[in-house]
This record gives sequence, structure tokens and C-alpha cells, in this order.
Amino acid sequence: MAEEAWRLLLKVAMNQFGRAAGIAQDLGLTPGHVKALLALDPDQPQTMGSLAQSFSCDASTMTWLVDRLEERGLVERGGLKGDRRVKTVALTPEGVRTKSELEERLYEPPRMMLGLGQGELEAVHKVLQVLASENGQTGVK
Amino acid sequence: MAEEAWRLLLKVAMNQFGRAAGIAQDLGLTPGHVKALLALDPDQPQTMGSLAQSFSCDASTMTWLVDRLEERGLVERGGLKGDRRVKTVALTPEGVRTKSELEERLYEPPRMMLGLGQGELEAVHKVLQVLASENGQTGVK
DNA sequence: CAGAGATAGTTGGAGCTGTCAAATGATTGG
DNA sequence: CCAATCATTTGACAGCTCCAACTATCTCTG
Repeated sequence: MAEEAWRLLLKVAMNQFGRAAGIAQDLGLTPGHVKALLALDPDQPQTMGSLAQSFSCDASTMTWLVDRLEERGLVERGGLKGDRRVKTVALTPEGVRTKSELEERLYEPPRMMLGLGQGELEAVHKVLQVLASENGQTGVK
Repeated sequence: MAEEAWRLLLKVAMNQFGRAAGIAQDLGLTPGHVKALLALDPDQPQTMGSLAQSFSCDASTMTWLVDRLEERGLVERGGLKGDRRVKTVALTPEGVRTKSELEERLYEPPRMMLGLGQGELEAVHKVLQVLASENGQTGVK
């Protein structure tokens, strides 16, 4: 039973991944752009290094990605006072706008979800909370 | 409440996507390979055309992908009796083995899931069934 | 304090995956 | 025979990724 529910969840996950790709395309964003926008907090610039680390990618890859974002006016580089080696990356006003629009569309719940009862929602919510707190580890054996 | 549950679900979905990518890499498979393996039924060869259609990609893209799969010995092309223009794509024994291994690891439920009660599982299952039947459409306006 | 070494980021070069468009070959069916 | 259909080849390009070399800056040590 757990297995069956899990497969369903993966199926939903895959569907949603496809949908997300469509939304990104609508907004003229590549997967890389999306990943970056979601990772950047409007109120809290990050450094190139911390971004590269959280993306588990090479530093030069991050340079490349931020270049692309900067070309589109979504982010801008800044300096960090106290250490002139490090550069910060912050969302521009347009970046903030784009991120909002992206999230708004991404997080819009599906129609079917609105027809669910309170009890069902709570049960699902609880289970998902448990699952979300786990980092992709699997069970048995 | 529906919105919150939905965000959680997306989060879980994203985590799982990352996990799936890791599994694929372990097995030396690219995302394209995975997509193809999951789409191919051991007992039912498909034609190039039908595959391209279900992947929503160009026919030449499918040729390219099947070339890669064939190089790895995961699939083989065959002819269709009655129409020598069309070619079928079928999993090789190694393809079947690889697909099994992939699915086994992909569908292994997370630890946390095994600690859930029967009632919770049923509630989640029901909701997921509803969500899985919907094709990525969203609700309100 | 000077110089050595560490650190942050960039540049340049390369490679792989995935994608399409256009031209081509093979086969079919009217 | 002619037009339509299925698949492949070829050529191009975007997205992402790494590695190695380089620049600027900081920090530690003698």
C-alpha cells in the first residue's frame, strides 16, 4: 500500500515537472534560470560561492549562469564590503517581478485539489510534511 | 490550506526529482535514457513515430535518442511486417534488466512512509489518485 | 612588514545532451 | 507513376557542465 501511494506520488511529481517546464518556457526562462530565481531571496543577496555550493556545481558554472541572468536583467552583481574578492548576487526589481510571477503560477493548486474536504487535506498535509522533511532517502533494507 | 499542501507536494516532487537524477547517474543513464526506458514496455515494441509523438519531439530527435540507447545495448530496432518503412524499438534483455533495476530503486518508498498508519495511507492514496488523474491543469483562473 | 600561500571569482577551451530544420532515401498506396 | 508517409542523415545551435589557467585579494607567518 505504501508502495502504491508512493508510485502515485512520483507520477504526480513527474506531471508537475512537465507543467513547470511549460510555465518556464512561457516566461522565456531556462531550467537554470528557474532554479536560480527560486534560490535567490529578494532581501538577502548571496555570494557566488554560496550559490555554487548550494547548486553543487563548479564555480565557473555559476559564473556562467549568473552571466546569463545578468544579461536578462534578472540579477546584478555587487561587492561585499570587507572582502573585495567576493561578489554578491541580488535580484533586480525585474528579477523580483519575474520570480513572483513564476511562483504564482507554479504554486497555483490544481483544480482537483480545491474539491477536497478539510479532513482529506489535513491528512495529506501531514503526510507530505513528513515526506518533505526527509531528504530523498529511501526505506527498506 | 490547499495551497500549503500543494507547495509541500511540489517540494517533495523536486526532492524526488533530484534523487531520481542521482539514481540515473549511478546506473550510467542520462535523463533521456530514463525517459525512454520508462516508456518502453518489454512486451510491446513501439514504433519510432509513436515514441516521438508520446515524447512530443521531432522524429529526428527520436532517431538520435534511439541511436544512443542502441549503442548501449538497451534497445534494438526491428522491422514491422506489413510495412517496411516503419521500425520498431524493443528493449533488449539488458534493457529489461536495466529498466527493472531503475524502477526498483525509483519506486522504493521512503523510510518515513513505512511508519504511516493505514488510515493515513488510504487518505493520501485517495487524494493522489485524484491528482494523478489530472493532467497538470491548475485551478482557479 | 614582506612574501608565500590560500581563497573568490573569471576566462577560455572543450565536451555531452538534447533540440530542431532541411534534405534524402525507402516504401507504400492510390 | 505520383504523392504521401516513415525514418534517417546532416548541420546547426542552446544549455549546461567541467577543468585548467589566470587575476585580484586576503591572511598568515617569519
